[in-house]
Amino acid sequence: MPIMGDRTPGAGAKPATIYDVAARAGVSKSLVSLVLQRSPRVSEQRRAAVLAAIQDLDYRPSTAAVALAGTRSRTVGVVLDDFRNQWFVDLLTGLRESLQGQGHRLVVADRFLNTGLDASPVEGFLSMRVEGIVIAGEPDADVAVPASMPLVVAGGRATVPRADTVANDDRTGGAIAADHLLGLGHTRIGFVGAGSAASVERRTGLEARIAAVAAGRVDGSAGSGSLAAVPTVVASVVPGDPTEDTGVRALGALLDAHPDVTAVFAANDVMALGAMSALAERGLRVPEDVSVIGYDDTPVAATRYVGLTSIDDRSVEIGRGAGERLLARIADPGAPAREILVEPRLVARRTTAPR
Amino acid sequence: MPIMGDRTPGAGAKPATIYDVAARAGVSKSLVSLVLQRSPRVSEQRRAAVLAAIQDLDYRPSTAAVALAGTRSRTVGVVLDDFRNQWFVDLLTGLRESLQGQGHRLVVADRFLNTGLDASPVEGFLSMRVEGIVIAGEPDADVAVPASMPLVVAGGRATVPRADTVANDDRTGGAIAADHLLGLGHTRIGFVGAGSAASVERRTGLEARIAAVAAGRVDGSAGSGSLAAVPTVVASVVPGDPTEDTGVRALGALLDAHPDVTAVFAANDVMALGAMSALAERGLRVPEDVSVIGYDDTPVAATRYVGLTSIDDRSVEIGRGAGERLLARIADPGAPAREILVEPRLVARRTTAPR
DNA sequence: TTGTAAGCGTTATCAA
DNA sequence: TTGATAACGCTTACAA
Repeated sequence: MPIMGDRTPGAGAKPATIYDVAARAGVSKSLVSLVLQRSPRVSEQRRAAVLAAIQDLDYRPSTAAVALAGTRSRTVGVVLDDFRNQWFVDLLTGLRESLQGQGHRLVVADRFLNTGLDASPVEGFLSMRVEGIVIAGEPDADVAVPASMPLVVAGGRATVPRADTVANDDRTGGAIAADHLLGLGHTRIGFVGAGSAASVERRTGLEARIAAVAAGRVDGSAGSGSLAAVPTVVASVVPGDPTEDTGVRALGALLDAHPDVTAVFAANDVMALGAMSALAERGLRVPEDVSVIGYDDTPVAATRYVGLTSIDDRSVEIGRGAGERLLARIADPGAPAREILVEPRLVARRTTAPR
Repeated sequence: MPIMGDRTPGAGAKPATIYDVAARAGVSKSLVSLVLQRSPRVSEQRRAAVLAAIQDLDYRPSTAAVALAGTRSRTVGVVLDDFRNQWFVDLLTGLRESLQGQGHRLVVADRFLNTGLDASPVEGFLSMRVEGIVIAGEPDADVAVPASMPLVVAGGRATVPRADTVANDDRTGGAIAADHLLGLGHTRIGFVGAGSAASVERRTGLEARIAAVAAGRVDGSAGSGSLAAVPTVVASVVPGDPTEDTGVRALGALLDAHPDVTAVFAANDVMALGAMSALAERGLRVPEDVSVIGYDDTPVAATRYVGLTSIDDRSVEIGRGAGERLLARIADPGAPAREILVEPRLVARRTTAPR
């Protein structure tokens, strides 16, 4: 039975306290506390005795007592919009890199984790006396974060002036998609999107880039040769959330109006998946007949089975940046809010091919 | 600026304490505590005064102080193997249903959430004085949970005798897959699996069922007609983790040895994805040439683009059951450990078709 | 280097 | 129904 290291003296007994340790080691509790904090001004002899006592008693400091007695909580709260959105995994990785290294504890909660006990995850964090809060994604309209609480919005737009923001540069991402498709020789390009702010930005980036190339201001052929025709974009945007179904509908509308598009840029990966379903249902092959590129570089896109070309929004970087901003904010609460954009990058896979 | 409900008196000031509330309401702090605990023996007048003071001061009880002074923590810890395994989302839903309703707080951590600060998530939970621990998935061999701590393993096999277990009935799942494929008229059935315990169980269930039908002990044709031939299974198991790549390799080996299989049961959805890639690469269509069924009913399977027929392991149920077992355990620490199996169910989609 | 003692913000136990 | 007052387990001056 591997997981059961049963060193607990009396099973069912109360956990040992710092008093127990002090008594067993024959020292005062302050000395134990110093050892716990790795203070250098403790004699080796005493330290060894304390450590031994800790071992023997299977002692573990009570986080509640530490938090209550200490001056700082060294804890930051992370509010996730929804555990189902996998991008938070990478975001957390980045947050850990920047925060845990500095001795900060991360507490994560999604919108429903402890409803009923706390009114909202933010309420819970405030009760825990966190030193800062990271909101991942678009912040809920109704969560109230006190002005004095250091706050950064990661991966969403700042609806709060005083909050720092670290987000993907959606417009640049759109331009990157444009360059990729133009570089492959496509000149009749479609966009399928929904009503989200990110979708709008990404479309804008795509269109601006293609317009620039069309106007001859930029070389659109990725450095070699020239395009067969002046490139054009047609957009199909349907209202609602950017879901797979939305992608199906948007692509249907696109193809009905413009059957001649040879490449499609979807506002995100799930919409791209929807677009690919719709294409398959119409008997069109990807990428032979139509190239498809998504956005976010989600795990599904990376599967061998799907192999979707996508724009990586670099969530790890966003997380790392958000952590760094938060630390800066905690150190200097008066600093002006900053908005940081992280450069996305192309991940080419099987769904895009030369025209 | 919607998220910023700035009622905090002095931005940057220390949070209000129970003393502040008592002073403002003109009562003792004990009375405030009683109001907080919704005690019925408080006069309406005082209660109103206290509530008003709480509002005015934006007071929130310190969880650290509550935990330290109180007798119970009312908190349970959930150890996730990896945030990338999406099945935890449903598991959490079930856990919330059974635990939060009973006033318990959920704290989740994956293996790396606070490494460096705590040695392991379990260590962290012990420091928090949680009342119980849920381990999601196969427990790590090296995490030590004291024998006195109520513990349930959800969705994995119990490596600890004293731990309760709530898991999917993999063997029945295999039988369900068999019935589905037989019912569609398939008689040459392949299995692709890896070295995991679940894979073994699922294969066993499949083979046992098909053997029973072949022996005439059971009607395998889903109630109508009879099979064209005596059904047979061939298995292709490759060592290692059940990943997409493993699925590719296993299917390759399967088809090399038995090109005539018309249906494949994969040990899980990602392996099924790998199998489908491999089939596509060999020019075989799904489901026209070969039917494919997976296991776990992951979000990818449910996408319209993939549309994978799968066995739903019913994670929500597992989570609910795990929560209930844990509560029972907390209430009666001496109760014998139980192992509960949750019945899986078929989710038919586009990747399986009649022979 | 080590010990003493005063908090930290609650709950809990008594009296009143 | 209310109010003192003692825990709760730790950190942190301040002394020694």
